Order: sequence, then structure tokens, then C-alpha cells
Amino acid sequence: MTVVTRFPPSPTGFMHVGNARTALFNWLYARNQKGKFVVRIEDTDRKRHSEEAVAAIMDGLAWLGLDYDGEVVSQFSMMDRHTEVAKEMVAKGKAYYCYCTPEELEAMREEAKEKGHKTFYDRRWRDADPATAPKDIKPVVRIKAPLEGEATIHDRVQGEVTVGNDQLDDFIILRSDGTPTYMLSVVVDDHDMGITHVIRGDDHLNNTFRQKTIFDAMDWPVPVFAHLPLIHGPDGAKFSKRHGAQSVQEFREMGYLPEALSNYLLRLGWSHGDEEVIPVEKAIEWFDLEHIGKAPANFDFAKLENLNAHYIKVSDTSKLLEQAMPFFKERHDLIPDEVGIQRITAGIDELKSRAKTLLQFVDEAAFYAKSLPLTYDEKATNTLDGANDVLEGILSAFKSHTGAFDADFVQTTCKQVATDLKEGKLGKVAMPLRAALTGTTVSPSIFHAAEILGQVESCARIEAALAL
RNA sequence: GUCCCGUUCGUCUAGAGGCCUAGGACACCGCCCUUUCACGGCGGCAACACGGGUUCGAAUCCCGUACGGGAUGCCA
Repeated sequence: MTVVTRFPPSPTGFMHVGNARTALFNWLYARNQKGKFVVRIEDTDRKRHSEEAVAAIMDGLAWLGLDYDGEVVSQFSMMDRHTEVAKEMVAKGKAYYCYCTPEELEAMREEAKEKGHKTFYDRRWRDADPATAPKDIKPVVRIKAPLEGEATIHDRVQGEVTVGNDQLDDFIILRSDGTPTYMLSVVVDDHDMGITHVIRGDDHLNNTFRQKTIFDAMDWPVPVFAHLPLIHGPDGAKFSKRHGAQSVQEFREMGYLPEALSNYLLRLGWSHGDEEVIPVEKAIEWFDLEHIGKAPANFDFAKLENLNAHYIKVSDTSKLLEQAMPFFKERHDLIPDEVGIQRITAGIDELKSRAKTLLQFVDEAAFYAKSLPLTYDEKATNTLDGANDVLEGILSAFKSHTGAFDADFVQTTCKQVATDLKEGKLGKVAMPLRAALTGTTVSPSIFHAAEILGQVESCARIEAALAL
């Protein structure tokens, strides 16, 4: 049997990291099992539906590298089929029309709550005579849930879970306007699409028992279920905007690499012994349902950042540069030209090893691509202040130099100037040079940076700093 | 209220009755490297929620308590 998993987002306008993780787990399981991974947009609620919202989901999937099989299914487009199934259930005596108004239902719930009972619908129309139906009320269709006994599901994560049937009410499968509810649509679609494994958030665990009654009523095989615990914010509360970021697009904007986010999300709740850094090929090879944890996990930005630093280090240079381009524009109003890119590439190892995010990477690489006049931050200005003797010393040595202009030469020069002017304190020389060359006080090895900038550009930058 | 699920270092986790003096990673602290900030290397701090069982032996099995989370919609 071919495994078929699914990702069924409702189009909310962005892709929540929790959703992203669910998608990732489904995708990994399908790929591990050489099965199929399908995407179905849960757009039956037309009020919420919009093309942009769908696009945001697809964008998130693409960014994370989660490719799907077949066409994206719109649940809305399957509506006739859902309605048909509901009618069939009525015909088979598995469901019935209920003429209660929302107001009546509300009153029912209120009363039950006061008496401390379950706030269930009291099933007053379950066995009522259809002849007594009011003509002016459009009915809903309710399922006939089993009245006694208990139901058990064998969840691959949660284990065996049993709930008494007295906990299930006759929930609505068709609204009074004739549209199907989520509970019906999921089951019909999962069946029709041949979904074999339902991997989703454990907020659906209770719903599973409701859905099972539909599968049973239609005599359809029940898929394998695996309910993942939810992700919480760093403080243990529900993960939301106030924690800094909640959608994958926000993480992208913060300079995280998709590989890092997906590796992080994978380890949040799933493990493979002591493995921490798990490239996607290994993830596919190793992924299973058995090692998914049962406890909810708190999101930790520091650990994500650490993984991100790792993936920046090992990432392909041209790919990294491509991803960094928008950030150069955004943060430095800079579009690195050919020379800039050459210099950045020459210094890429240091740049990579220092950056935790693409934002940091861009900030530290920008000086290579900038042209005069540079802007100097406050610390750089202070460092430059009163350092003209040092800069002049370096400048004259640079200008009269005729051999290879490399890091060794620059370092030797700085040491000489330090000996001559600063009692051998290299920092007193290297820092002003750094400020002059980069406009900041933090950068990779300034000796190496000078080599990359070259003799001409280095001299020009020193002269510019002297002219301040 | 009722039902369901969960609980190992600050955080993510390993752990399937003896391998546990509880392992790894991140964070944190210290040292080394060093022109800055990082990277890197080495070392350190730090946990089985609580109470009862079962067993020769329990982080691992059972029961209870506490604390978290979820469900209880003509939302998905």
C-alpha cells in the first residue's frame, strides 16, 4: 500500500510555524515511505477565503522546499460530493434533519451549563416524526452518533486512546444553508483522496472520534492517525505574534535559512538519538512516527539561531549571496556590483563563520561592496578621532609598497607602525585601520580585509578618513 | 463543569526495569586562541513534578495528587 499524507491548511494569510511543522512531518513521512504528499486547501468557509491567503501558504511550502504530488485540491470545489455523502447518510438512517435554531441551541447550552451537565445538543430531532417539522425553518443535518459503548483509536503518537461514546454528540455535518461542515469535508476528502496517514496537531485528537463516526457510518476504512503535540512560545504560552515571529515568512525576513528552520522544527518534538544537525536527506532517511514526542515543546530562538549559523557556514556561496541580495538593498540601500561581489566572495569564509543570520551577514559584508564616501558609525568616529598619525603612517607604507599587497604585508606594516608610534600595541593601529576601511569597529580580520580591498581602494579609504 | 493528552537540566531532547554516579545540543559561566566582534578548542554549572505502590532492582510499569495543554461551534 502506498502511503499518502496530506497538508490541509486553511487559508489564513500566512503560514504559522506550527503549520509548517505539520507540513514538514507529513512531507518527511511520505518521502520516507516513498509515498505521496498532497496539499488540500480547506476553504469551505468562504468568508475567510482569498487568493492571496492561498498564495501565502504555497509560498511558505516552496520556501521550505516541501514539494507536493499532484494538483492542489480545493476543498470548496468538492462541496457537491460532501453534500451528496450527507444525503446518503440520511437515506441510510445514519444522519437526520434537525430543525433547531441557533438561538434554541444556545439556550440549551446555557441551561445545561447551569445544571452542570454536558453542553450537548439534546438530540430532540433524532427520532422525531418528520411530519412535525416546521415548514419555515431550514434544517441542518446531524449525524447519529452512537449512544453507548466506547471508541478507541490507535494513535501512532498518543498510543491507544479510548473515549466513551457518551462524550460524543450528534454534531452537524450539513449547515442549514446546505454547505458541509469541516468535520464532514475532511472525512470525505481524506477518503476520496486515499489518505492513508493523517498526521496533524493534537488539537484534533478529540475531533478524531467524531470523524471516526463518519468513517464508520459510511463503512470506510479509518486512516492511521498520528497527533503531534503543539508548539508553544518560549514562555510556554500559545505561540503567537508577541513572541517575535510566528509565520515562516517572518522568519525569512529575520534572515533565517529555510534549511535551518526546517531542521529546527524537525528536532522540536522528534529525535534521532543525539543527532542535532540533520540535513534534509538524512531527515528523509531517518524520519519515523515512533520517535515523535508526546509533550508540547517550547520554541527557542537561540537554538534556531545556532542552527542558522551552521547552515550559513555550510551553504553554497552563490546561493547564499542570492538569498542575501534583498537584504543588502533593504538595510544598506546597496546593490553589490561585480567588484563588490568579488570581494565578498574572497572574504566569504570569515563572513560565513561570523554570521548567525542573513541580516548579520549582510551587515558585515556591506563594507566590501560600498563605495566612497563611507558612512562611519559612532564608535568608528571615536576610534578615528586623534588617530591621524597612525593612519598617515600606514598610508605612507601602503603607498610606497611595491610587492604583493597581502594580509601578511598589512599585518607587518601595522606592527611596525605600532612599534613606532604606540609602544607596540597593535590594537591601537589595527582599530583605526578597521574604522577607516569599514566605517565600523567590528569586522573580520582587517589585515585580510585590506588585502581583499586592494592597495588602491585601501589607500583611498584611509585618505578619506584622514580628510574627515 | 465534563472528557482527552502531557510532565527528564533554563530550553530542545536521549532514555523502552539493571548499561544512569541520567547522555547530547542550545543558552549560561570560566580558560585558551586573538587587532575588534565572532568562529573554534577545552572545561564547568544544571534535570527524572510530587506521593504511594509493583519489583531483588524504577526516569522507565501501576494508582493518586499537583501543575500545564487541548476539546467541548451551523470555525477549520
